[in-house]
Amino acid sequence: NINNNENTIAVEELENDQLMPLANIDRIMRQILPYRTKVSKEAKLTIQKCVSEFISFITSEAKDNCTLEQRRKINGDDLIIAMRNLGFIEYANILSIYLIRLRQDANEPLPPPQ
Amino acid sequence: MTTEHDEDGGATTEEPHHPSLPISRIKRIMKLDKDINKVNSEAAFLITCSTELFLQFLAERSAQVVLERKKKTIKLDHFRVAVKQHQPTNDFLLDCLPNNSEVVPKESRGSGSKKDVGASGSKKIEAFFNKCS
Amino acid sequence: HAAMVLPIDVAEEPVYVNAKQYHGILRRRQLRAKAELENKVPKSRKPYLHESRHKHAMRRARGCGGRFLSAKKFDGTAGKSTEDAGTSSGADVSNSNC
DNA sequence: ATGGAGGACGGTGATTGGCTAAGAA
DNA sequence: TTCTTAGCCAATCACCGTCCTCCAT
Repeated sequence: NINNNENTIAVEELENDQLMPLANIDRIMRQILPYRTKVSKEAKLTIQKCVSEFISFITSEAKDNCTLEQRRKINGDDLIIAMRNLGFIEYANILSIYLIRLRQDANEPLPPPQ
Repeated sequence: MTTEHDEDGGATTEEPHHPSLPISRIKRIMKLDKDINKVNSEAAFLITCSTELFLQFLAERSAQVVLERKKKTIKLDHFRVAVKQHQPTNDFLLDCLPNNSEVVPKESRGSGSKKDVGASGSKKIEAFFNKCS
Repeated sequence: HAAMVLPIDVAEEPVYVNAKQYHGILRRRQLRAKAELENKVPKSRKPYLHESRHKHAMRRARGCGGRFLSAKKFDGTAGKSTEDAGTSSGADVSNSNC
């Protein structure tokens, strides 16, 4: 084999950074799942990888629209457009709401007390 | 049809809440792609939100499947079935969800299953690629 | 709305995918293939992520059901010999005392 | 000018395994 | 029925968020 141990260890350390924490995934899913519905370990690990693939897939598509408009910085609109283009219309609609609210709040930094 | 994905009947998702997933790690995953240069804070936030929505969706559909099967534990196969039922999700996860177990000791051969219908708009790919992870 | 066929997917049969995602899927495959060449793809999962956390978990106090126990509740280093009967976390697994 | 990358820092929740009920088989 | 396994618990510490400076846009 060409690879030595050092490279292998480096890869294993990287693996942590390429995945979302299992506990977070678990919590989010359990808020949706019916009471006393369990999730197998194998399913959890697979879902964890699918989440990373989702992020990479969407981001890659968002970059397209970004390049199309001659920009180097990915913004919220790029993501929403990417969602639409990939067939995730529901996500796009919800994100649009979020983005609007986000920009509203940006103009109104201090609502708070007194 | 393809995109059904309900949110529940009422109004939930409206106000940007504090994400349950770490934004910094999502940003790091985004930047694994060397073509990605800069990412807006808006974009980071929105991707985090959509990832949560994605997870909720997977949970919801997996719950349906496991209910139909009259089981209480979501196994990998249930998850696979759940994904299969939503085309956009199923397509981009093709390489992450190999049809079944990787090694089949059985020498089953060619005459097999054809069940996936050509949907009303699909593209064909031919090559030989590695799967996820 | 056109049907697109991916290159032979994981087995042998061509697979049809949403035309909208066609290019994205191929690009991701390229990216993953490149990552594999650069040996950036993790192949096996460690039993645990961090040695320090593993050690921490191993040295922690456990109840008789194997659950982690509140550290000070079960402090064995005290001079008082008789342990308080009312460690009143009512939920023990099935047996009240171990 | 704006606002994101990079770095340093402090606070904190994700990580973690033994036992056994729950449930897959 | 038998056998596999996912949830349960909470303390440490790796990492996340927040601040800052610097520089590309």
